[in-house]
Amino acid sequence: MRNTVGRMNSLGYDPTSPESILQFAKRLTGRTLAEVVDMSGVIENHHHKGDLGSMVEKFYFRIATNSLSEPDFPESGVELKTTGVKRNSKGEFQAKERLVLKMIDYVGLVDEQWESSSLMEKCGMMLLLFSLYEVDVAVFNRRFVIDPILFTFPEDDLVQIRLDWLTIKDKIQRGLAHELSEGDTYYLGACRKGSGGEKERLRRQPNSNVLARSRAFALKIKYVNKIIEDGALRTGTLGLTGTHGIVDATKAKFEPFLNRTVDEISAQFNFYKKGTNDKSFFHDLVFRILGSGGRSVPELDKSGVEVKTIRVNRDWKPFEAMSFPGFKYMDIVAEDWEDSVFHEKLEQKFLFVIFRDSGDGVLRLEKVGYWNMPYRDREEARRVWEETKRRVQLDARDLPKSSESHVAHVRPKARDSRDTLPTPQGIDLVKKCFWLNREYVFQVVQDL
DNA sequence: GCATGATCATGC
DNA sequence: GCATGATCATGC
Repeated sequence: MRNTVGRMNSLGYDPTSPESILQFAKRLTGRTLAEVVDMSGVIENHHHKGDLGSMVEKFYFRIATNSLSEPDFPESGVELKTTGVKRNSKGEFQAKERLVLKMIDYVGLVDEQWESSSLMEKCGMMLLLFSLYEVDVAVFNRRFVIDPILFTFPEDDLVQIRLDWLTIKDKIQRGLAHELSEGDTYYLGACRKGSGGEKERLRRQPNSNVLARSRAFALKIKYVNKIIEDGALRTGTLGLTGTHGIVDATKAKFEPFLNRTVDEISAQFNFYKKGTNDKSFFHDLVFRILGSGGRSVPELDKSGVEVKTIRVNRDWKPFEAMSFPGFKYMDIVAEDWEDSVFHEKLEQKFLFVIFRDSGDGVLRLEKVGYWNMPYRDREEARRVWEETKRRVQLDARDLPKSSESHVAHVRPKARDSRDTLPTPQGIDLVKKCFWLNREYVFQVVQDL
């Protein structure tokens, strides 16, 4: 470490040095706050989510708590953030939720410039601490299970974050703060903040008399996952630069292949259908177009964009409905909509790639577009999900059909009919998943 | 022709 | 071994 001894405070870190603050934070790894400092007598409000962050600031770093536009360590420009992690099915740590950066001040934001934005002033450099989320465990008893990260945004990510910031600002400027949605943007989202209940205080917004829910700038959960996976973030592969963000970069990748036949594209990449039943061929071919050898592009992973290929006929009518990940009967009855995979997927953005058969049996790449589900349709999907949950409890053999909703239905998704899961009725039934109706996808494709 | 049930190749 | 991203098959 550099010679900063002269500036060390009595606790043993130098508040003017980000590196020193990081080293001091690393002493927390593997421990809980209560194991490191005396937390006896501090039991109030232990269910309050934001509390661990302010407790770490107050009891560990002994800095004054502030929620103003300055970073927590103003002399070094470091903002401290604690966030929850959980283990996924493979046992790896992943973000429990999005990382909230800063409340959005609707009135003040419209006068800000990106270069001097209060968001970047506060969160340009962040010290991230990760604690293992456990229900009913007081936050100061939650363990910091992985090393803290001193995080600054990679250059190419800032290209997109700036565009996201501008998108949010623009919507507010147009008096549409009440219509903000996380699906509007890619890395940086405007997430709902506050109870959401009756107590929630609605906020004034510029250029409209409609009151808006309070929202905060937040990094999408997928983005936080990448930070956890990589320790920091590798740069992407799409080539984001200047004002050329994810939308422009992907558009440029597809441009040379528009109106070309699948066979031509296939030949160009020397990437062919493996057999007559290679059902992921179109999807995998799209990733070749995007410059990936597999099924992953860093920028799309980080923004939670999901690539879906849709084959349509001459009239743009999809050949099939659109499937989503399978669910477990025994899980869904214990789950809330907000925590469900289907809900998570429908909040994300989709990159639809349309292959059209113009009548001669030859498929051509004809249209590409980003889409996220409008609020009212998500509410309808929610209704179908709730109805599914209800009927799984009642009789899992009878689940919502496509005739029961214009948006979604439930149908098998399994290896074969012997690929089953247990139900609350004690019988095993073939695995199923949620599907977006063919007719609904048809509407979406037309409006794209 | 559509809704619904059945199933496949692949990557991790 | 299983989830994923789909497509195939069949009966009405």
